[in-house]
Amino acid sequence: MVYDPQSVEEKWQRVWEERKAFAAPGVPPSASKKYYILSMFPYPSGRIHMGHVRNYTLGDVVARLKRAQGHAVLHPMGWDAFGLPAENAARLAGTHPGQWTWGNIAVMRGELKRMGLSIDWSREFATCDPAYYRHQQKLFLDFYKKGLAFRADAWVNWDPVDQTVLANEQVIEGRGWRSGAPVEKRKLAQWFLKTTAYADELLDGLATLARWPGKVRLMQENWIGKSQGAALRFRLSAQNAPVMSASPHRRGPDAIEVFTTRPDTLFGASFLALSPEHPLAKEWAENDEKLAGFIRECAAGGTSLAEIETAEKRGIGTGRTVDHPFIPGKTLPVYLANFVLMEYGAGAIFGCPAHDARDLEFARKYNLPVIPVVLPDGEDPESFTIGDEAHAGPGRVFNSGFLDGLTVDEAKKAATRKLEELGLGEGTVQWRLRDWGISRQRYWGCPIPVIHCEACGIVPAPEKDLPVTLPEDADFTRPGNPLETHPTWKNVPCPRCGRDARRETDTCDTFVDSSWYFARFCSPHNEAAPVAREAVEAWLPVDQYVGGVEHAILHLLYARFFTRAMRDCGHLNLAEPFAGLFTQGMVCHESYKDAAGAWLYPEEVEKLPGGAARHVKTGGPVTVGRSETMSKSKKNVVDPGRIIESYGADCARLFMLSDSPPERDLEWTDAGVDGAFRFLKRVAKLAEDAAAPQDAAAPPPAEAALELRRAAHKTIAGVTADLERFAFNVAVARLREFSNLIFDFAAKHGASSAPARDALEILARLMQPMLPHLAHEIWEMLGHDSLLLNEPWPEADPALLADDTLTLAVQVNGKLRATIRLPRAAGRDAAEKAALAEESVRRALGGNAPKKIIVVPGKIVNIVA
RNA sequence: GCGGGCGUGGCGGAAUUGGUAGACGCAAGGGACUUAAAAUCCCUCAGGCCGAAAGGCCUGUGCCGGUUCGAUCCCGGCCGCCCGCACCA
Repeated sequence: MVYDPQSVEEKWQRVWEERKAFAAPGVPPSASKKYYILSMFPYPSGRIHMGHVRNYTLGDVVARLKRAQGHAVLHPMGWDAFGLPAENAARLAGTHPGQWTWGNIAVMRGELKRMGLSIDWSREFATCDPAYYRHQQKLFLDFYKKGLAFRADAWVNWDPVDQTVLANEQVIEGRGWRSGAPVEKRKLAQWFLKTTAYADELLDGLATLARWPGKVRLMQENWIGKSQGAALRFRLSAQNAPVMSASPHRRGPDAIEVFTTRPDTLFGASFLALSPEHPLAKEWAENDEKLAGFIRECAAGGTSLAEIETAEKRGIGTGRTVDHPFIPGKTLPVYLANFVLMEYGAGAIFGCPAHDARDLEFARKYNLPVIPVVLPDGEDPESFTIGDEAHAGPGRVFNSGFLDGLTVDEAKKAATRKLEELGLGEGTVQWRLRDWGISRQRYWGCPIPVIHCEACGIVPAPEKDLPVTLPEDADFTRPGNPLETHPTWKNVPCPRCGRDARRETDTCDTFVDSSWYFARFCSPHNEAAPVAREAVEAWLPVDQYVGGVEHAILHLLYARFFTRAMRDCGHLNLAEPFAGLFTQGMVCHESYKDAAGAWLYPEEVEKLPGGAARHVKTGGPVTVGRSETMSKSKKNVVDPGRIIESYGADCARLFMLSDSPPERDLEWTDAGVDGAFRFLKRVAKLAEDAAAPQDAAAPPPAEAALELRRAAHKTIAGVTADLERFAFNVAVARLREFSNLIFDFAAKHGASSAPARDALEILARLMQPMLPHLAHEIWEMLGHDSLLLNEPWPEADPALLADDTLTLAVQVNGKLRATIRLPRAAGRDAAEKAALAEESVRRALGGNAPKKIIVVPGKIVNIVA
């Protein structure tokens, strides 16, 4: 028989489907034995790519393992179906985004099914379906009632050609990624979700996520960015009064607020700096052409990475001074400075050049005093000076009046206390985290269900009117938001007063859609509410979530926020949606360019011996580039569909799991695929031989049979542990090692002998999560009627895990000199004796008596000479 | 700049976390079968040295040092690569 993956795989996929083998119960029978495994659902972009194959293979291995281990498993799949590409496609092809999206879903569903995933397809949904987004609108209204959704003016990236707001990621070097037009900053009324309401909880919750990668927790921690410090007010000095404002009718504030994390360094302050966007800066500039000019220059400065990195610290004196809060009579000059951000803290800082690198750079440039006030350990207060580097580290405070002698931490507290006594400030916390702007001026998204009425203001859409659906007859040929330009859609009567009003034409950011889909999967067809309480409480949290690291912050933070917001609106009762998280690496491939520098697909390239390559048709030279993440733009992609067609799903899955640890990048190579296929063929051939009628040969020797049995049970223990710790590459290696033993045994004693068949049966069970089709086929060939995936996971027999005879290493002074075989029961004395009896050991000792002998039972004997 | 991670054969990577470094695979080389090729099977495969062979010796987990009977693993200092954040006060 030739191994024919197509027929084998189709056969078993049909059987699984007919028997509804993967349907999860509405509520798991036992809370302790439930397992919710989720891979991040795909955006239906057209066809599946290798990243999907890897992601879903990893998830499926876990799902199948947990099922075999007796859990009620929930393993669903759906579609993150809203998004700009659908709209762009509609614009280009003259179709409707929905048509494009649903078409893609149909294709990709077929491709995923062809992978043989153990998914409960009865729970499938797409976020663009009104049956889904009506519940999202309900959640939005609940959030709005709670004050967790609100509308406010905000600065946004505005693409003047596409007439839409762009996310930060869609602005490349200051230009819209699609139109190429320079992006404008615009202040627009936008909808926000109040993520900052949970800043503390989102931060503290990270500590409970023991089964998340430390890296992701750290990234979120940094993103939330909690800073403990003080808000303090610097009074404008009295002598400023005459110049404060030329207009007698307007008086500015009499103090400038500043946020600092270092109140301990206040005695080292030598200037104040305001952001050029600070309201005071604007006010002062009204009568000061120099200030106005500086502000204009700063505003014109680019915001691209390179520009910020190389931007010189620049500032301009305002002519004003403020009083030092602790030093009577001392004043500090006030500057505008280009490095002070309006978006963070109070938009103003006090500069302490001795202990902050940026302040030092600024002070050196404008000849401001550098006063050290923190003395590093071991430095002499008389001679300590600041050179090119500020001292941001720890030490004792000096030159600082009442703070002298305190440590940095003590001084922070003492200084804050003093500010509070003086009424000049208080301890506060600053967050880097901002509220989440969810408004998008796009058609293909979930409509935000509110109505604007001139008389009543913002009026939520009545719940009985949900869903607020998208109009089918939108015009995509015009620029701008099709909802805005639609002739009638937005015109509705005000639900409150009945007068003419208009619908909100913004739709939700697609990250909103994916912020609660995992909860919807628990009761995907529930009509009364977004989630059925009984189902979410039984299934959530997700026990294992699998996806790419690129979502480490945005999606995973939003989902954590959403879960808390849903909790506080009474939809569920937990804070953390994902108990375990696994972030997989990317799939990479070499990239190729022809002589003209154009990218080439791998199938257009023929590799020549010695590393060179040429064009498969023209024969022209091809430059082989380094291996990098597969991407359409570089054409270094391999279509999973074609691989599955020629090698089968098991082969694609095996390749995905072999060699590279799943958290690391994986390089796709043709040779690797061939290697995986070779293994499958060998195992299939072995199964065929094993299933052949028993010949009359002599039964295998009992000793060899026992050895094979021991190997089988060691493999059970090893593979189980490997799978549970996501070391899938090691599990594969172990299965190959074990199968090599079976091949050897079969060659010597017959493949259809009882020990060989027993071993093969264990191999099939252990293979099942990774190579489900072939495993089922083998199981059937060995004469079983049952479905392998319903069989319990094998248990290792402890009695078979330990050998009777062990091999110990013998070292002399830590160097390996011999190995000895001893009965497991042998004691220290026996081990020492046997070690010293070794010829090579005697030689290494060179006649000297050993000084000391260390015996680690079962492992090693080290003789110190 | 700040934070985090990682350096093991020609390559991907193992090593039950202080106890025989290089499992398993890829590539490569040699051989068998074949008219030939493919497929398949067998052997070699960290480097160096000695030996006809059996075998033996030395070096080796980025570099330097330390702790230890023993270090890929722990500690200190360098070097290199990758990722995240980035004028966050």
